[in-house]
Amino acid sequence: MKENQTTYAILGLLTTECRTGYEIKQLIDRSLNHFWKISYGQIYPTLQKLVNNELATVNSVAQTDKPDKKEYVITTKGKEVLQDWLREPIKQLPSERNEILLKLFFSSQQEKQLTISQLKNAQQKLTERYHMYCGIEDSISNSPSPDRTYWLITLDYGKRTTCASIEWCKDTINKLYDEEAHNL
Amino acid sequence: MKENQTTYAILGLLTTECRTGYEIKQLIDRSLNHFWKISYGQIYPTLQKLVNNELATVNSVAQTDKPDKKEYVITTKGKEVLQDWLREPIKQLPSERNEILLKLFFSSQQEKQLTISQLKNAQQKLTERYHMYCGIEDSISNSPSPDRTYWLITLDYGKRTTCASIEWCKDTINKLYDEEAHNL
DNA sequence: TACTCCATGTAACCCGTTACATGATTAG
DNA sequence: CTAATCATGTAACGGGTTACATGGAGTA
Repeated sequence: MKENQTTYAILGLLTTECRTGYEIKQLIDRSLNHFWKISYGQIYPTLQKLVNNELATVNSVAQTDKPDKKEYVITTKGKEVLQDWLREPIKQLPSERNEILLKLFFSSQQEKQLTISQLKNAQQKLTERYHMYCGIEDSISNSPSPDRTYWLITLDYGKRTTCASIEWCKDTINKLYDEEAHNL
Repeated sequence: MKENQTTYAILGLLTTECRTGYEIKQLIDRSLNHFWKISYGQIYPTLQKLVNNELATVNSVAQTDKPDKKEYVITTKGKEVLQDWLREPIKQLPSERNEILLKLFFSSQQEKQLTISQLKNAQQKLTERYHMYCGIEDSISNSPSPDRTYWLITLDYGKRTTCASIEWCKDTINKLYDEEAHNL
């Protein structure tokens, strides 16, 4: 059986309080979203796959006040597989596609003023993101989950790299302004 | 015509000295790789697409000392399309999938010592990456391209965020050590 | 009545990587 | 002779998003 990392993400989420595909999606959107987005189109088939490979079990639960649901529980084998994966050294560092950098790479093709507004826009978006992280941080801090410590560490990462990006925006904007002034 | 960002990347590269698919691939590997990787499987079909949409023209060039090649030249329409795209506000901030954070998110499932070695490994890989950036920086600094200034700015971004990540690794490792010591 | 939340699922499509296929020229 | 560099391409596959389909229960 070959599993991609998203499979492990979903397997890992079964070690939290999450029991259903719906709950998994909610937790992802609340706490994992900043470094691993997953859509329903992956969640439900993957849960099925986990059951097929005996890494989890399902059972349907009838509810009176809400639609019925399927509860998934990680098996002993599932936990072992998860731990094996956790122990494996990381294969690749994040190397994301970065739209801002791509545009900047070709910015000699446009006026400096336009590049500067582009950067200001990016800086603003980054600042919003920073505040969002602070919000998520608060909500996790108030949750009683035993994973809380580690979850906060992932947020710390997001905050720090975002901070660095914002600083870079600021400095780059100033640099371009200086060059502009120098040419006049 | 709907174009994805990779199409614009290749269109943009036609504004540099690059004229052939092969040269484009080389420049990507040397200078763009840290934020936008592109494989031959995309380059050649995309070049064809650019020609079909009249954003570039081709002509075959016979060479005696080397295999024949196809030279692509960006058209006026192509430059306009590129500039329109450059002017458009960025749609999304980078939100990469991060393997380190994913593992860390579930690290309450394993011993702290294992998590610490995972982080040390990550820190080392990040440090290597930092040195690689410095290397690319040197090679770009010595190139006479008019795009040099902007290319260096993209590298500055890489260096800064990598630095922030390394700091985060260090601090996190220390934090986990402290917790470990506290429990003993 | 309409909207939101709960809940599960699939099919079409897009994007991108990998592996394969081909072949000329030059240097060791 | 062999490896490396130059050079172009495609087919298969995998992963992921989006849109669609369905439908109950509660609330404004």
